[in-house]
Amino acid sequence: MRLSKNFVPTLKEVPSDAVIPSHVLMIRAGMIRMVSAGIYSFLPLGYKIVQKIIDIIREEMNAIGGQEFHFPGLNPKEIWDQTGRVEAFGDILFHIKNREYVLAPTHEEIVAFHAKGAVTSYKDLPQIWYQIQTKFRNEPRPRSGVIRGRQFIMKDAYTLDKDFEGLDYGYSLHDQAYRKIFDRCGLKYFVVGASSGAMGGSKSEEFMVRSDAGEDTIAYCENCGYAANVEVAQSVSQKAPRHSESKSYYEIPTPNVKSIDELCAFLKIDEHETAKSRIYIHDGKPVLVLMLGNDEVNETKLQSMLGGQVRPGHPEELKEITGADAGSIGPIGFKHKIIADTLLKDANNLYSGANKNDFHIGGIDLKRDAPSIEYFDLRTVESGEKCVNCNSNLEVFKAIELGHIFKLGTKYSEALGVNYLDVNGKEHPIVMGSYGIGVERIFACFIEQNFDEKGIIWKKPLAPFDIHLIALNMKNETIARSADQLYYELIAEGYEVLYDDRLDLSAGFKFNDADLLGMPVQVIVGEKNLKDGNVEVKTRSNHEKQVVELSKLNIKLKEIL
RNA sequence: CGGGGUGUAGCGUAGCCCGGCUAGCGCGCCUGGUUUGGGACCAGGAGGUCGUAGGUUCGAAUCCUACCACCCCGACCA
Repeated sequence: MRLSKNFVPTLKEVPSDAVIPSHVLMIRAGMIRMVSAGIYSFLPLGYKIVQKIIDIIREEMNAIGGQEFHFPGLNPKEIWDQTGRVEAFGDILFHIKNREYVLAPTHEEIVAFHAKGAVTSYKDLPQIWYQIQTKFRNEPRPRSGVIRGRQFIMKDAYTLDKDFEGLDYGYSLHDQAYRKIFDRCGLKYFVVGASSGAMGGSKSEEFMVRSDAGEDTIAYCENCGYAANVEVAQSVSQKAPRHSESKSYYEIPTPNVKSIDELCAFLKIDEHETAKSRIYIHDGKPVLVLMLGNDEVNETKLQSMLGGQVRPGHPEELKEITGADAGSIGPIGFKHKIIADTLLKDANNLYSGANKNDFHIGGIDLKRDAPSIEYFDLRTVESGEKCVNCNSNLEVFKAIELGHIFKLGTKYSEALGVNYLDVNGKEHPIVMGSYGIGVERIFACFIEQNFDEKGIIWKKPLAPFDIHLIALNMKNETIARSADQLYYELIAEGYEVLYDDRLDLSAGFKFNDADLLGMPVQVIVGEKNLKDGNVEVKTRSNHEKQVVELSKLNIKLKEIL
């Protein structure tokens, strides 16, 4: 592809709206342009990368027996009503104004629609159906460029099986395929066991890439590979001690002491001797949640433990319920339900709020003073705590979700009546799994992991071109002729070549563009080397430059690529 | 939806507080010439409803009101 004739609008300056490196570089390299918030066009160079990613995904999906479909983006609303997902998606689902259609954010309904009445015998099963298409979600806040958009390309696959054993197998096929896909794309990723949530017993795994731009927070053990979303992650942490002698409790004046840190400083005690109180409202009733020291309440854990709706109490409510403001609340004299984190189990000689502003209570024995208290794992894991599997240090960081594989079960087949007949002529709902990959996220994550101050550093699998051929002075006829010839020869050798044949640009300009676009190898044709029959070969990843005889160029390229 | 911020030429921005603008600068673009191994130089040139609407004023990019768009933080995230 000749740069002189193709649309690759590179930018020297950093676009003001872009924040994360991949977003900045995708715009600067002329790969994407924003049309509206969360809505992007892929320019030719960027679309070439999208195609490469899709090709890899398609190959691996076909390799496990996947059959590619093309589903409509426009869906009748009715079918979404039947599964109750118009309500479940809420504002995330785009609605068409002048007809009863919605824009599909995913395609379980359509898959079930096609399976219904058509996949009717156990002999028809299993099936793996997939598509690689645009999805629509009315994200309240699109961000990070192409990573969270209102319109995005997703590969989603669905397995149809006669039973859960079949589902297990289909799931494991996808697990393997996903690892191959992300490996081939050259990504550093890890796999997180996600919560089974409301699906109960079903398994779900997320493929994640570590990134500050991520929207999930992950606890990860480098030693044994334990990885979990902090919403469900567990750790080994020091318990509050139970002393042999239990003091009786007593009130302490603590003027202006609000936080645990202030309390510890004021009383010269350790935070392991304190219990922090948080008030939550659960189904309209107050619940006191006691945490050890400065531990944070994990609201996801709390919610799944209590069930129903949970929210933190408002400041006015706290006063009304406890008689004190936040910072002086505690278990002694609290009249409603109390639950506590397991680290506090049976602890004594504790300090906590007195439910009276500017007072705390010491000498609390939870076993004695709050006997009806129940204990649960309610804390949020923090960096440096110990892994529950191997006792190594856990690290907590942000990550981007690239893919998710999920055992759906019979939720959709039951809702839509998608049944098959078994050997005995008995009817059963088809068992489904669903498996997604964000195509743009692979694109963006690769860049997040492979760039330097000059630009992107592609590796061969996703690189839009293998070679960036640079002719330094196209007005010099010898150079122009040699570079043209080289261009055709390299293509004939089977390389994908981006050819900078622009007439007026200075050498530095071309070099910088080449570094920005980031093809794995640059071949530079300039007067200096060409007069001796040489060209320069630069490897983008390590900036290594070598002068190579034209006759030996092909051998050199094979070495690098 | 809450908090903060920004909107001026294709991109990046100055001017806004304290009204006087015929709106400045850099990059890019066009023409001619010189240049060609790390974002060249000279000369000439095109390009703006100053986000939109309304208001205040002799006069508005500048002050006021509403709306819209975009960014960041938070909430939300199947």
